[in-house]
Amino acid sequence: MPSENETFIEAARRAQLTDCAAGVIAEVGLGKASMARIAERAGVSVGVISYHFGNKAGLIAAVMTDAAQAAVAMMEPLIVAQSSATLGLRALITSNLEFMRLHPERLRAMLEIIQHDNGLYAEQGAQAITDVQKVLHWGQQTGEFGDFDTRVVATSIRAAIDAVPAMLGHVEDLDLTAYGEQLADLFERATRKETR
Amino acid sequence: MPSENETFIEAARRAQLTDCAAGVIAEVGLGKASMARIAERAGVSVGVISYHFGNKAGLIAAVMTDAAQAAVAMMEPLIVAQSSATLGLRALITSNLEFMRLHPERLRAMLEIIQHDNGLYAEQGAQAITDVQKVLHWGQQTGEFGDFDTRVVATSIRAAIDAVPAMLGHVEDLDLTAYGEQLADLFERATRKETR
Amino acid sequence: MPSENETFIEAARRAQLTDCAAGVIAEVGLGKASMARIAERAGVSVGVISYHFGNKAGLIAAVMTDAAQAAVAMMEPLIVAQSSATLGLRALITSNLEFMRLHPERLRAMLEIIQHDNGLYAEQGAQAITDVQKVLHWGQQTGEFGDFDTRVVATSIRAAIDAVPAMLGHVEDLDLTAYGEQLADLFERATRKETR
Amino acid sequence: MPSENETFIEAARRAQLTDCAAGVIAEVGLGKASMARIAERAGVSVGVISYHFGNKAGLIAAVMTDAAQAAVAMMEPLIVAQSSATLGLRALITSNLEFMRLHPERLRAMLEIIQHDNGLYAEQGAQAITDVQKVLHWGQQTGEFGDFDTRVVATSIRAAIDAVPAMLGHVEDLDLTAYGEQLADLFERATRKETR
DNA sequence: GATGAATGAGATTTCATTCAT
DNA sequence: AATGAATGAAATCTCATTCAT
Repeated sequence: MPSENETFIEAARRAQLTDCAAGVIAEVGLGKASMARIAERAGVSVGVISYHFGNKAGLIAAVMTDAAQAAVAMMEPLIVAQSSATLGLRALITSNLEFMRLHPERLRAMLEIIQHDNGLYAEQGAQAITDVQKVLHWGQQTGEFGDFDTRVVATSIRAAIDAVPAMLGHVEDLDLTAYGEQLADLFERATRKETR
Repeated sequence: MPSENETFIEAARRAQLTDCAAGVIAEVGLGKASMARIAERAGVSVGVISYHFGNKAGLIAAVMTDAAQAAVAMMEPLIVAQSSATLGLRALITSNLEFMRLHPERLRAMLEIIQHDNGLYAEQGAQAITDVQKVLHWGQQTGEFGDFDTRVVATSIRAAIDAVPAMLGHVEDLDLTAYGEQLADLFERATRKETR
Repeated sequence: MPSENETFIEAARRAQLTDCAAGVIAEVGLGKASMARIAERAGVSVGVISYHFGNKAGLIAAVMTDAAQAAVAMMEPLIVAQSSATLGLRALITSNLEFMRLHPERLRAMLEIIQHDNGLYAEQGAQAITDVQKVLHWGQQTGEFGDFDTRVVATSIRAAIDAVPAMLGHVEDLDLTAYGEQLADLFERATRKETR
Repeated sequence: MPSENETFIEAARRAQLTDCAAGVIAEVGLGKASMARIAERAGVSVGVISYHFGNKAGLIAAVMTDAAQAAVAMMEPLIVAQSSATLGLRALITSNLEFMRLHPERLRAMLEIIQHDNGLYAEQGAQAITDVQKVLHWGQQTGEFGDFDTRVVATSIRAAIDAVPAMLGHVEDLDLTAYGEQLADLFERATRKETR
């Protein structure tokens, strides 16, 4: 029996568990997401989670890592491929919403985790804001954007994007693509240099 | 002993407890805010809380009600007194930040509660968005504002405002008044009718 | 209702719990002495222990403190009242065995705790040896005792005394008073100055 | 594949595992010595231990047997070779300390096991005391030793010896050979017939 | 012979709630 | 009105043991 097979099984189990964990966290919130509930959804015993991830913190970290990697992998190429900061900012917003459409549970879980454990994952949240700031600086240097405080605007853009998942539970048939275009229009108006 | 005195003591006790609860929730988060911790800060026994509020949910509801009433009482007059929707939106944003400056604990507690119990206080969150939407409709009817989806913009405005308390823990010496002006400028650009 | 009464109830409960804990530890060993088992013997819920002692470590510490205080209170006056180091050493040994006879569970529990958590209560064990060393120094200065390494002899005396509780479970009708005399004789021969 | 080879491999595996188990037990105590920890130190899977020893109790028993056999093999010849009980007792003590110097982990593990499982290995402890008693009877019959209770003295000698390993963790550079001489002197004085 | 994934029991700890005084 | 002792449930973590491969 090849060791790759062993690793494959291991990886599959880990993926299954992080998926289930993300699902439960997205559904009931991090506070109510007990290991028993996650294990029950995965159809395994609670000990399995400790076995694979050490403890609950390890599982949470794995959920974060998975989601963050998937999000970056999808979004970053779309953003850097744009020919202007204006298009870059639009791509940042719409690709975020697109990721949300394809992986709603992962994203909700990620936000839950960031919002809850303010101490541990604060850096991840700060990094996400910094990423937005980079695009804003880009546009200010090319003259596309006006002269605003990038921290305030970047924080607001992230907040506006991150507010969407909370609506998914309440609003039926939310068109995320259309929502993304509206958001992109909104912040295009808010950031472009005012001609006069 | 007159019954008014009773009521007065009763009200004072309730106010003391909701204040302490808000303080603890703002400090350690709703998840770690145990009844014992709240009672300890208030210098009373845990039973007192159950006595006055029935159970923890009752206390949380009281914290929400108090904070929301205080916020509305401060902000609403400032908003409706404005002579234009543009100024009204600015007043909404800056008065929000002003409330945050004067009552940081109450506001943080309120946001914690809304974010945690997704099912229970969703209506309060929806109401807060609707309140913003009213101002936006006002501006669209007067022709001050452009033709955008008010739900998207209102949600973004609330999200941008509500993102601020989380920064208070990390950023030192955050000038909330200046931050409010920046936010108001941002959404003024984003909402005004585009002249061409 | 006077507060002393409250304190009295509290103290009585604490004493009951430390007694039960000492009993369980003496019976099944510290490793198997779960809080559930202790609570069961006390006829209370497990939460009561946490309520009174914070956590298991707090309970263990209380057991140690109680036993150590009782032991010192009984033994120290008997030792210092002696007119010579030879009689002092004998009093130290026999009063130890006497305490063992009157409080076998407390003593066994104390030894279990010292032997197990080598890190935490090592100082208590070291102190007990130092106490013996003091008597040995006393005798060396008066010329009653020979010129031996007091650390070796003190450690051996303590070990010989502390080995007794383990026998209580196996040997029936062990006469602790007679045992104490034998031990005292043994170490009197081992310590006295050799006259030739 | 010859069966002797099987047996040889089998024996080597068992020896490796008992050594690792003794090492872990000596280091962290029997309570914290989990199968996983022992398997990790041996560089094998946990299942191997169950395979070879049935269960944890079987492994512990093997550790005991190995250590006890090694101790007897080293000490017994040295004791019985002596020409007098006085020298025999000295040899018993010093060879014990010598074994401790050469195999500190095995001895610590053995003591840990005896102290913990009061019921199971009590006989081993009793046997060790009986072995000392034999030497004491020898000396009483030859007239070298006085007329004391051999059980009390034998228990004390064993306790004095067994107290040494606990010091190894706390005292730096403990000279076990010198300690052994001091101990031997101590119990020579305590046991010899008093001339008058 | 060996692996390591999985189980299930047991232990501690936290906490909202209840209730006699 | 208030106290605080007590309960019982829920959650996490550890670990010996089992078993399919």
